[in-house]
Amino acid sequence: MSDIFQQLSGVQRDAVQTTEGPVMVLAGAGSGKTRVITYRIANLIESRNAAPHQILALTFTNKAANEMRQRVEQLLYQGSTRGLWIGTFHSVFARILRNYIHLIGYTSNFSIYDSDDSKSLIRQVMKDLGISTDSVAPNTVQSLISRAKNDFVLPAQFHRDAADYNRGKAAKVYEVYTQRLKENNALDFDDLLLKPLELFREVPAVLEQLQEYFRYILIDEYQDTNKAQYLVAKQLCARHRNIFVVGDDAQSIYSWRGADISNILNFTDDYPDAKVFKLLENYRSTRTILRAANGVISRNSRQIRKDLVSNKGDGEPLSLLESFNEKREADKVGEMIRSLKLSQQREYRDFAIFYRTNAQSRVLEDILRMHRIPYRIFGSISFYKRKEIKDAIAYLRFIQNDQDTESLLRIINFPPRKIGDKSIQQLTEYSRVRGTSLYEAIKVAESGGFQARLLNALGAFSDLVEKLKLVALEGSVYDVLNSLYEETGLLRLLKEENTAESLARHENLQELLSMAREFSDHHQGANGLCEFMNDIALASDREAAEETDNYVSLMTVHAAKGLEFPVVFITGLEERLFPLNCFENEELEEERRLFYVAVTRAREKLFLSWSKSRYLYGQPQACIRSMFIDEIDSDIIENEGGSTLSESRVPRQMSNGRPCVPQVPPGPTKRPAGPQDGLKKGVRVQHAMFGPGVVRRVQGSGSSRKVVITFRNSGDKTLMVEYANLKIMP
DNA sequence: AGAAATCCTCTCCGG
DNA sequence: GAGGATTTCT
Repeated sequence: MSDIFQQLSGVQRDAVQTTEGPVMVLAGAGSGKTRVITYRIANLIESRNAAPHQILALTFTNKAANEMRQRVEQLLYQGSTRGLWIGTFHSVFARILRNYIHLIGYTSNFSIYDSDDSKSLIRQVMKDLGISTDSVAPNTVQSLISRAKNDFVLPAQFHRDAADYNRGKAAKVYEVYTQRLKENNALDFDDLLLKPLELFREVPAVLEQLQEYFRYILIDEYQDTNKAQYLVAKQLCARHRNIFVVGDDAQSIYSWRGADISNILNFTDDYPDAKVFKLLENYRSTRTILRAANGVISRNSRQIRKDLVSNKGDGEPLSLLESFNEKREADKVGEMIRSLKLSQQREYRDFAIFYRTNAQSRVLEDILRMHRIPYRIFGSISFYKRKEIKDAIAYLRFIQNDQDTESLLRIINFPPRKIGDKSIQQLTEYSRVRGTSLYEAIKVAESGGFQARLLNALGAFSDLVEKLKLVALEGSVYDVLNSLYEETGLLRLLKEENTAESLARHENLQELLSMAREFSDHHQGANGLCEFMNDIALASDREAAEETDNYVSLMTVHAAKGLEFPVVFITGLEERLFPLNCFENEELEEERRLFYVAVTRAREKLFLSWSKSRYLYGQPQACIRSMFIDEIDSDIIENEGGSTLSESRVPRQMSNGRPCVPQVPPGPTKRPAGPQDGLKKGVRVQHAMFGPGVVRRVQGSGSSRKVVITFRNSGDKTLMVEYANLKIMP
């Protein structure tokens, strides 16, 4: 181990060796953050300061957790991390809750709802409360509730604070939604962070036990923690006070899910005796790439100023790719990968292609396939979000937890078994009257005076469920899933349908089965199904068995955090895409941090790519190139002709009739608020010809955005926002 | 009851 | 250009 320390810089070594007391490491991009965490864990284990199970390491992605565990094993020996608590906040606390949740009125076989499940439950609740989805969008309600949970605001408090119409409605929904979750014995993602706090408050003995148990706590990406995570960590470390956090304020990109930068900024207020280390030396990127990164991030006003220093050479300039449309863009990227592979003897694994939104991956995928370039998409439309997989999982969930009415509703008539909406309504009513779960009601439906035909169908269904429950009791996850397919005919039906789509679904179900088999081979134990469901609910991406590990990586910029690649393409660098529509300066600053993250992933070569037109919502849209491109010194960017931008400066592309600013003044760039930004239903406007009116609806976006307006004097008109030159009246 | 067709909205990032 | 809700057809 002492030899291993030789591989660390002085500051890194100090951070690793300061094992006792609170420590914060401010780690710039590429400064060896992961290295510090893994060495620290290895050191704690090796020096016998702590047994692996006394160490709790929290990350934000499963990928990061797996990687860290592997690296510690490499540093020490195979099996050295046995017992080590390492994982995402969500997965670690799901595990802990399985042990203790009975103390706060749930049972340990609780279901975990993903955001789609929770959205449909919210819809349901809104319906029951008679809140029209026209007056408040379920999405809005969902995000308000989620945000409240992340901020550790419970329904009663939320209700008191509800200041506007939306919040007032959301408060009601929040209350009933919470109740329904409990009736279903289910937790949503946010509950995985919230319930531990409730548990600690209501049963302090559990907290004390865990405080004693976890002697060392490490948290990665601390700048992305929200209030609930902050509180959990703070409480858990209160006994031993060995809390070690690593983060970088410049890479904070999750404020939309409640991440609070002040957690990292105020760390030393909570722990005045904390040791703080700063890692500013970058071991990853060329000096040119860092110059670009520093130049961009320095335009943000809210930040801890720090310039990263490279210990590498200048390297190549950045390259700008300009394309006619997104297909051509993908083509250029493909061609470039081809040519660099030949001219520089690169491997496919050296390349990564980033994009702002998942929707952009499709074109890239198609084109790479045409070019016969092997690729892998990370965290795309998850395997687990596919309909057939969700159906199978709903069955598994329900077998495990028959209070889970959401799952029950999903499977009760799938595959079709003659239990239609009407019947379900009646049964629901029946269960309400009896004060039982829906499934209880189904089991005693004989005494409910239902039609014989329905009773038959219900009997067959509950027989099926009970049979599968028995299998679950005795057998492995694999056995359960196997008999599930067998008994329901899920696989058979898809095969018989024999369309390309149904066969693909068939294959997905087979894939799930082989995952279950693999899981069953490794986990022999009574709680197999629970653990399998845990893994599945919290996995963002499936770890597919790879035939080869030599492929181009495709992912969103968010997914790229923490990773690095020799050659990086950032695509879709257009206004309103990257940066995405943002109306406030704070949002723009977050987009800029996101861009900073993207830039700093590159080790040797960075391509910036934008397209003059792109399909959005099914229609081609003219695009303006991203302001971020202009925030980089033009003399380190080369265009396709080989000259730098500063040499070949020509008036910028005009599109949308909006002239582009050729050179951006230094200092924070402000986004001009478009004249059409405040347009929405109910807003009063003034038109040069038609006079005053009220917006009825807004449709489309970008340059095809239209509004329907009722004018006082001329009635309803549909106008193109772009040309209408509307004035918004107060 | 259930499949098929149609209309509609909403459109980011993820555990 | 997908998913949900709603309507229409068998």
